[in-house]
Amino acid sequence: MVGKAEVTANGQGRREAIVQAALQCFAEHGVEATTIERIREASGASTGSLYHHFANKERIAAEVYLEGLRDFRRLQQEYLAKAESLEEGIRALVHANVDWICQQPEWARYLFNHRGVLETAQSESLQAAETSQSQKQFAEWFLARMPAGQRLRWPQDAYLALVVGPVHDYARHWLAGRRSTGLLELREFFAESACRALRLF
Amino acid sequence: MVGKAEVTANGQGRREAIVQAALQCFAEHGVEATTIERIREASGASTGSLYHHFANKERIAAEVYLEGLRDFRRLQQEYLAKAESLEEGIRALVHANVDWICQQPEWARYLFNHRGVLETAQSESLQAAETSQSQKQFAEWFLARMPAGQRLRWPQDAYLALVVGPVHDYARHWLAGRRSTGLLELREFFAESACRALRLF
Amino acid sequence: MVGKAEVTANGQGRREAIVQAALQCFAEHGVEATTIERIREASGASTGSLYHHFANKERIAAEVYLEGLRDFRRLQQEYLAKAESLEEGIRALVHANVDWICQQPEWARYLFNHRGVLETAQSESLQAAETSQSQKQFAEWFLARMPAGQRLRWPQDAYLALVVGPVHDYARHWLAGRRSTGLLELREFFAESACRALRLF
Amino acid sequence: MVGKAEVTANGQGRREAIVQAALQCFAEHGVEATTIERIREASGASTGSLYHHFANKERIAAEVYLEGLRDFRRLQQEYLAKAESLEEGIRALVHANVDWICQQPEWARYLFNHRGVLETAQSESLQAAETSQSQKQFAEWFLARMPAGQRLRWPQDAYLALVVGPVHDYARHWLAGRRSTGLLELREFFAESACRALRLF
DNA sequence: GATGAATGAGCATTCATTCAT
DNA sequence: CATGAATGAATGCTCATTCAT
Repeated sequence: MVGKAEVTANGQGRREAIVQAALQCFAEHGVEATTIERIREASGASTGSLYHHFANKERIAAEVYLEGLRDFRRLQQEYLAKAESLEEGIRALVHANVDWICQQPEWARYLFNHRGVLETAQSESLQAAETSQSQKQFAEWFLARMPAGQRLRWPQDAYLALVVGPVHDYARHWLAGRRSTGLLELREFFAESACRALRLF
Repeated sequence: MVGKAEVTANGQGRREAIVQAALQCFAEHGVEATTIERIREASGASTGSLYHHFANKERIAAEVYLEGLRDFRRLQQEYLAKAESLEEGIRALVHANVDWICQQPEWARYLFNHRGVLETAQSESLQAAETSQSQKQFAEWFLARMPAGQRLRWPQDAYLALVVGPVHDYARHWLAGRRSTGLLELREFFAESACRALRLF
Repeated sequence: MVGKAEVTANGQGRREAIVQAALQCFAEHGVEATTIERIREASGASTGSLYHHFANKERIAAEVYLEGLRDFRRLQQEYLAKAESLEEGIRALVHANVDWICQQPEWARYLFNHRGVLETAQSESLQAAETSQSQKQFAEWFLARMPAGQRLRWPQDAYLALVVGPVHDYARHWLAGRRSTGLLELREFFAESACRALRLF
Repeated sequence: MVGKAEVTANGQGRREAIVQAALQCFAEHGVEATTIERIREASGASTGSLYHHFANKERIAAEVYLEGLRDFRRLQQEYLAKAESLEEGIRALVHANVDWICQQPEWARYLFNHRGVLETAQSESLQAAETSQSQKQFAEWFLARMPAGQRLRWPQDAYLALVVGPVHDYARHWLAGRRSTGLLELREFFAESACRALRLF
């Protein structure tokens, strides 16, 4: 005589618990160094249950990666929604990156260092749809705000690198413990530098 | 009846052959996916010989990493030596990165994705001495040219991220096949953007 | 609001569907290589349903085996019924084997290569009753037609080997793709050779 | 300071010990039911050593199979060498089969029930060369003794089935414990029956 | 310095079977 | 009767490393 809520929790909870446990393990030790046994232990699931829900380790890694991507995108979308001018958009982009990385440092480390899991797993369908969404999200916003008739001289991706490149570069080092100044303290520095690089003033 | 020269040549040749073979393997498949067996096969050495020259796999990976770092540093040093103004220095830095990455794409991919091998191996002594040399190299050059008495508002590393961040960010994507425009075509774009970001004009 | 007829039909249909699906799988890939999952998929039943109808995999394999045996026996019985002389009986036996094997090649391959399933499963009761029926069927027919008072010098099974041995031996190779001449073309050859071996003329 | 003999014994002995141990295991429990662990234990080798000498379990099974085939062929060859007339050849063939099966019953059971291991393993080269040698061996002998100018009406393989089919058929049942009369007692019965089937007198 | 057979802990994955609903 | 999530022991295989010669 168990209530429906608990049933649901057991059912969906299993899968979610696995993703969360794997997330912790991957972020901390990397994908290759994380054994199924550790995920099993951390998630409370049995080996069989793990493989009942996911085809193999790679697919777990991919799922975790995509979940992280979605999480970041949510924040970026939220920030972009508030921006109106081009400059505000650039700032929003930098802020979204800085803030998310500082909020989810382990997550961020995983995303930075394990992009390969998407190519390895055959999650190509999801991949195509999901992966580049972060960029597209911004690209659309950006283009919609471009002075009419003006064409970009260089590929969009090049401008994108100008905006997020410094943040990501610094963040990688910082997350690895190779920078003493916190990323958050450089929030405005990177935002303004990005605007300058894009010649927005 | 072998002359000493040849013995030495064999000895050093063996070691070098191992490094080169490992380089190829690591660059192509990654460190974890590369087995000692593959290095053995590619280098022509025997298992025993491998372990005679290197303590373990990690040390091989570290050695290869450092070798790459030195190679890059040579080019950067060369470029910096020709620069005189601050702006020329920034440009030299961007150019050195772009050019080396384009000349040694597999090498570059290895350095980008396997920094961990330095921390893992106990090559801390070498590490401290070698790793940050690239940055220090530039930092010294940079500071020597700063207007006297002027202090940096932000950490040097933050400025460094402004200069190389966009290049590295774009290069990572490009090396992974996710960018169609070649890095080389964006050489001047990144150089000028870097100057702008640093407010050099 | 389902009528009893339909319920029964579903029930028996389910069981039959499982047997048929298992038959296909076993014939194609062998018993050990066939997973319950594959049978489940091929039969449309759920795992639980499978185990509701059969105690375990072995029992499914045994059931399928016996079903094949019965099928063959039907044909043999039919052929024997038409034979009157001893020679016609021998010919009927050879013809029944050749024809059934050619009609049900996968079935035949399964029966040839998986006799073990009968011993493994605890279907000993069925086994004793069913297994040797083919031989007994013929033995009875045979003895009933022997000249009165004459005793066989050798065990019945030895004579049986003379009759079906060549057919089975050739059939095994042919079913495995190691013989180019079809078994059917050798129908009369084997029938006459059997008579000759038995010294029937 | 170990003598060379022991060194050799250790070296070649390992591989041979593995084959012998596997032979026992496979003959007794079948290939699929035999675990690597059991072979390891029985051979005294370590897991790694097993895989150092053989690519995988299948290759061990194939090697064991071929070894058995060679053993049988040796006996058959020996018997054939003594035969002069056609009839003596047929008898030699039957005798060789009966005798070898009785001498090596477990071996024989393995060969009867695991031909598949040759197709599964990629020992195609060996396979082509080795497998059909037994038949070819006899075929050559046989054809060399045929009355000049006489052609066979049926494929050679069909005649072969006449000779060895009954023996093999009976042997399979006997080896499985389903026949009480020993195969050896039927030695002459099968030999004479074969001659009769071939119309040799 | 070189060789390569030997080691064995460790890992991802499979699969028959159970059982709560 | 049906369902399918859960179980977990068992297995084949990998691979960095050692060491006797």
